[in-house]
Amino acid sequence: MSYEQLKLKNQLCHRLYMASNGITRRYRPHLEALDLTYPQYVVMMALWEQDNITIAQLIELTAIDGGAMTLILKKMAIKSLVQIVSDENDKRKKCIRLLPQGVALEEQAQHIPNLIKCGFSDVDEKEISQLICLLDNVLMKLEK
Amino acid sequence: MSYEQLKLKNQLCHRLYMASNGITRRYRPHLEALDLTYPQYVVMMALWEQDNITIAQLIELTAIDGGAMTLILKKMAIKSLVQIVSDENDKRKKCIRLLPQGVALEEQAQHIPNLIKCGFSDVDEKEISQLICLLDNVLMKLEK
DNA sequence: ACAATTTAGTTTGCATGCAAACTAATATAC
DNA sequence: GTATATTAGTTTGCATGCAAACTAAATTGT
Repeated sequence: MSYEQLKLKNQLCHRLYMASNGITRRYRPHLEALDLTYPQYVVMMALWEQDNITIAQLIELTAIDGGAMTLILKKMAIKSLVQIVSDENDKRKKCIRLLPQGVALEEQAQHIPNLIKCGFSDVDEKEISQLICLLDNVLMKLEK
Repeated sequence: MSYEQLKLKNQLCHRLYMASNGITRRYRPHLEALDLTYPQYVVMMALWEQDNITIAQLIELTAIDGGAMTLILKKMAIKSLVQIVSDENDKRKKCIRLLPQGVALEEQAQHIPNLIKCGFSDVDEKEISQLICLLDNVLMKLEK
């Protein structure tokens, strides 16, 4: 029968799947140089922007799964990038704080976004903005 | 320091990550009803479009990792959705053929795309086309 | 105050995504 | 023709993504 709506070329989801994996693949060599996995890099970006926040806040900001987050933070703590501190007022909560090495890493990471863009030299900056805008639109609906 | 280019809100990759995971999440309940995982669904879509193709072709069409593909196909074979047939001419190759149950599943799957769209009722159809177009543009650069 | 509920994280089990090493079979080079 | 290189899949080890069950601690309701 071959329904038109089931063809791969008509699936937004499949494009997102390929684009997401594809871009992450692009980051990998650069992140490897910093000894970071992609999710770890996302956590670091969140912390560079706002340090000393709870795990719940980190999950909210990064959209990384809670179960995965526990392991990710453990590994980052082992590498002395962050420190996991129990909250004295609310003992359920744990705050994540950048350690000196984690702070210092931002200096090295600052060039990564530009390195990625270089691989897209012929993709218009305007198209990227447009793409981001449309994705934000989709993301809003998804949150519901 | 907090470099502007490292802020999460400026990362296309993070939006793609969230959008891809978010949409897949939306599919999950519908796919569960068909006893399919998301990658299995993608493989089925590829096969409904073109049956009896090699694993390499399937990997090309779906962009699913080869290592994962082996396992995915094994599970699909156990469920009697497909049959894995060695090529007589080139014994390295294996062809994947839909079995009756796999063929029949298309009938039930045909409604899924529409069910997903219903969750996005207020996202303009035109915006989706635009998004797809921009993503294809990015995907082309990524292939290089 | 005390039970029931909610919240914050962790753990578990399963299914990928990915790189790298490996096997088997075919194609090339000389 | 035989050694070398390439191709098609598989296997392995590690790092998530995800749902569900679980623990501990704080909050609510009465």
